[in-house]
Amino acid sequence: MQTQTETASPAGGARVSGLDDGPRCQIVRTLDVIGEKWSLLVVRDALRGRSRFSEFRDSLGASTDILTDRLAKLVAAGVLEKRAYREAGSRERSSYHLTESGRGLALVAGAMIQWGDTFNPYPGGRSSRVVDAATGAPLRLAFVDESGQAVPDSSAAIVPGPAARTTW
Amino acid sequence: MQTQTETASPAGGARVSGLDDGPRCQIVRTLDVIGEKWSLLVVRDALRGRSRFSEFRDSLGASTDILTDRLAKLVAAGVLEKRAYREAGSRERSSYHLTESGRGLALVAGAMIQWGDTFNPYPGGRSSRVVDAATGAPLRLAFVDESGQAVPDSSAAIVPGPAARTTW
DNA sequence: AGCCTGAATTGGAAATTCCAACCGAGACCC
DNA sequence: GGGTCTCGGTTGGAATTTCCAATTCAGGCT
Repeated sequence: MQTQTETASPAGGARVSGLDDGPRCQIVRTLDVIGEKWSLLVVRDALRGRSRFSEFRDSLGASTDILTDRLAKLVAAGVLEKRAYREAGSRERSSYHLTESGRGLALVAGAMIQWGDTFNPYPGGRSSRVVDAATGAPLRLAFVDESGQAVPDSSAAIVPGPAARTTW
Repeated sequence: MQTQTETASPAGGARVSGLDDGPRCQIVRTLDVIGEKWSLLVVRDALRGRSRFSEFRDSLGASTDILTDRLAKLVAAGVLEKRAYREAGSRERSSYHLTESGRGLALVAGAMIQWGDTFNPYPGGRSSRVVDAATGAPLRLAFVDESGQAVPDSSAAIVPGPAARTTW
């Protein structure tokens, strides 16, 4: 979903004004990037290593017109990076790879996976797990204090920050 | 967003069959609950303590028809709980409160807040922060190992689980 | 040239969202 | 009782978004 105060970059993608740069609420800002239908699922696939148009299309079952649109928007938002590749005997094509920003969305994906596991599980078991890439040990997502120690979910509170206003 | 394999509960909300209970992917399952426009923002408001129809309407600026729809769906999904309340000299009205499952979505909200802060910040500062409710100390979201110790984001990997298939 | 493949585009149907006007139950007043 | 106000909620129709299938287009191949 895009906000009414849409952040339409002026053609080049570079921003001009430094003030009033879209909505204040971080959740709304994040949803402006990944809130449209299919966007986060493209990221999910990318986190699993997929990178080609055909891979996304076959995996997601989304129609090609919206896939084209979502890929372009994710590239414009800096979540994906477009690269050229060439398969032997084929013309040059584009592949899409997560940027640092895109890899950061693993936190969002992980949160959804964990919530689903906990509160809305599929009876047949989990389709994804989060593990330590090096050791294979299971990981979970938690709020941690400054020392990196997990605190109970119940002690975390979302409170207004400096830029808060009564109406978000 | 709702999946094509929509999980339309048969009137009562209770499920009958135990097999093939919607999509396997936890992210898709979670998006089926909070992926529609406005849904997560209702939850965000609820996490901030709002509970009444008028509070959501005024805060979100969403039209009342979709707000009615989203509140009903969140109640049906078990994220919100509908209660009756009566203000002095007014008729009985309904308020909407987070359930345990709804409070669990703080993880998803927190992940989006943190990603926004890190990769897509509002130049004027943050509108929300996550803190320890008791001490007020800032918290962040991280993947932790079984001992509750945070690991670097880069060591977390999303891998196929028991119910994985090639096409999700 | 002609054919094949795969990404991208187009056109029209379907679904979703938006907006504004309207409804109706209860509270209040006379 | 009748009138009016308030506020969740509903309704009707326009606008936007998504869906689906067919088509186009660029490049490599024979």
